[in-house]
Amino acid sequence: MISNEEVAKILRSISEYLEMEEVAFKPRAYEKVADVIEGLEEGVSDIYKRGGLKELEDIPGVGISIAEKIEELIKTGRLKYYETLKKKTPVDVHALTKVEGLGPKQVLKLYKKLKIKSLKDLEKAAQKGKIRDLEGFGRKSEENILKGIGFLKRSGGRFVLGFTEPLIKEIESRLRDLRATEKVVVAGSVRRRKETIGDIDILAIAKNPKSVIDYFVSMSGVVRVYAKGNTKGAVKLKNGLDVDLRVVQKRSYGAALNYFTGSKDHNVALREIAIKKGYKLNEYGLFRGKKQIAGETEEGIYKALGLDYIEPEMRENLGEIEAALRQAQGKPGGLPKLVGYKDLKGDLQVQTNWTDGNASIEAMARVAMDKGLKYIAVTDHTKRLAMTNGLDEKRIKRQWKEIDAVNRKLRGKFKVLKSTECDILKDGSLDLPDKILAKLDVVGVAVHSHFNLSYGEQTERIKRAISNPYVDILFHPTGRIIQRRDAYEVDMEEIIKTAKRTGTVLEIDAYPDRLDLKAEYVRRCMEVGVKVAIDSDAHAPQHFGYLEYGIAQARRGWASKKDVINTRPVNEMLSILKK
DNA sequence: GCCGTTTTCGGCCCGACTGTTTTCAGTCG
Repeated sequence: MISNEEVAKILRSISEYLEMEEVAFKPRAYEKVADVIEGLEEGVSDIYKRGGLKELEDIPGVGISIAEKIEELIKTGRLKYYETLKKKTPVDVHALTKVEGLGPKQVLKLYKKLKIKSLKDLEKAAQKGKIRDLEGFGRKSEENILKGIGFLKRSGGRFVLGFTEPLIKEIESRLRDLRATEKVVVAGSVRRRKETIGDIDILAIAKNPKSVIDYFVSMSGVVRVYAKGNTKGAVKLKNGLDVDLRVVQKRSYGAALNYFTGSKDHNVALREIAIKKGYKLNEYGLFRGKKQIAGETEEGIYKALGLDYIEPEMRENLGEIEAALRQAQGKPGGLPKLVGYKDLKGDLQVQTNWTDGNASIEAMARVAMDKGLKYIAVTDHTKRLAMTNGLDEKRIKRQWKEIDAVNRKLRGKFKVLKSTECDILKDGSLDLPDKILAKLDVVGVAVHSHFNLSYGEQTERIKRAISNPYVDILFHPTGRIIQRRDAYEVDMEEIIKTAKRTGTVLEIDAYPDRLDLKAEYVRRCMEVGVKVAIDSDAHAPQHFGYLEYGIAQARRGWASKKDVINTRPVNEMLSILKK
């Protein structure tokens, strides 16, 4: 069965091939559908099963032609049209355009002049200095290509958690559905809710371990079996992800879970404490001599070591063990009570079809309401971001009328707040005048241009923006995009201090490849006393699900409920913003 | 190739930046 991810990848490649050939408009059509399909919660195969071509055509952006192509992919796993395009220009566009700054047109030029087909070819050519002399390229572009490849390599082999989790959950539930398994849980960096994961570690309790391992190594999607034993299996999936499965006995479950959750540093520190107490800790339990004194549960192990229980998100040996010790001893400086996965009452960054979102204000509000939220802030882009059809003064005023109408319709059961993702201009001034900002319920600001300012200039620019008395929240404060773009040069310590002084809230953008602020900055905010907001940055209804990753990030930064402004009811939340 | 409270044809957001040029193509968002 073909996954949405695979379908999206093929459609995106088609878009890139067509763009190479300078076909008009079609590339956008394919790209759009690729985006939509990636974001779908239901598999295209299931949609097709339910209602055939008709049902596929109901996917936004899909017409008869693309529906038929998806049908062909579902039925045969292949697509003739795609293969024809590939034959015509046999280059790995998908991989090559992942290099920042390289698009389809340049890829075509590189193929025509230098026969570059793959990332490897590209790297070789750049290293040999062959690219700088090509027409349209230069020394600088060659440098950037090498930098881009280096970046891809550094992030290579790791997967963004939020984008990989549907697959992880599917494997988990397949194993859970086996009659032989009593318990199945994903450990490792997935359980610690890291931003990216290198592999998946799954732990199971089962009566008949062998049968579980047998199933595991032969399930669909496995392209390679590294190991297959009585209690352990290890495989590679076709998307490149490695998965390990360990089957353990019930009495060792807690110890195994602790051991396989990590982090390694955290485990080493725990084992040292065990040794000092005359114990031994391994994946089978906590032992005094040969006698197991804990191991069935994680809680039992921490307790026996004289520690308070430590949440997985904190297990990085960054002070949590010392804090857990103080906590257990009733001393100050203990563990924070982390914000919970069900604590959010609102979402303060939501885009709608007024700009680059794909759903109406009302549609977004209703989905948020279904997810259990009580309010959202509509934060469409401003005019400087022309590509998104950003709002100017006139259009934002028109938007307010629609928001008022939606609020009337929702009759107080849910509140839509008037807000903005106002562009921070190069000099730190804002893309909307103060008199407009003054009328908004919440004002969010963000950097979307001039990423390359010097450290000093960028810092001053953002400081100026958040010093505006109407600005409440700084969205995605460092601008990094995981595996694609580094944060811009900015003195975050200075920004955090300015936020403290001005009462500005810093955002944790929950979009899976943003997660901006990083956990270390969240923690710094907690130390300084700066409040944060956890926002989905939703551009489509299904994106509200991403809030979970923002909460995880907050937890990794030791944030508790009171530190996150949108855990509060709407009026209380508004009352702690700048006046 | 898709889409439609200016519908079934004729549009299809658009400005800034970069690096290459010497007026612009390609990329990004």
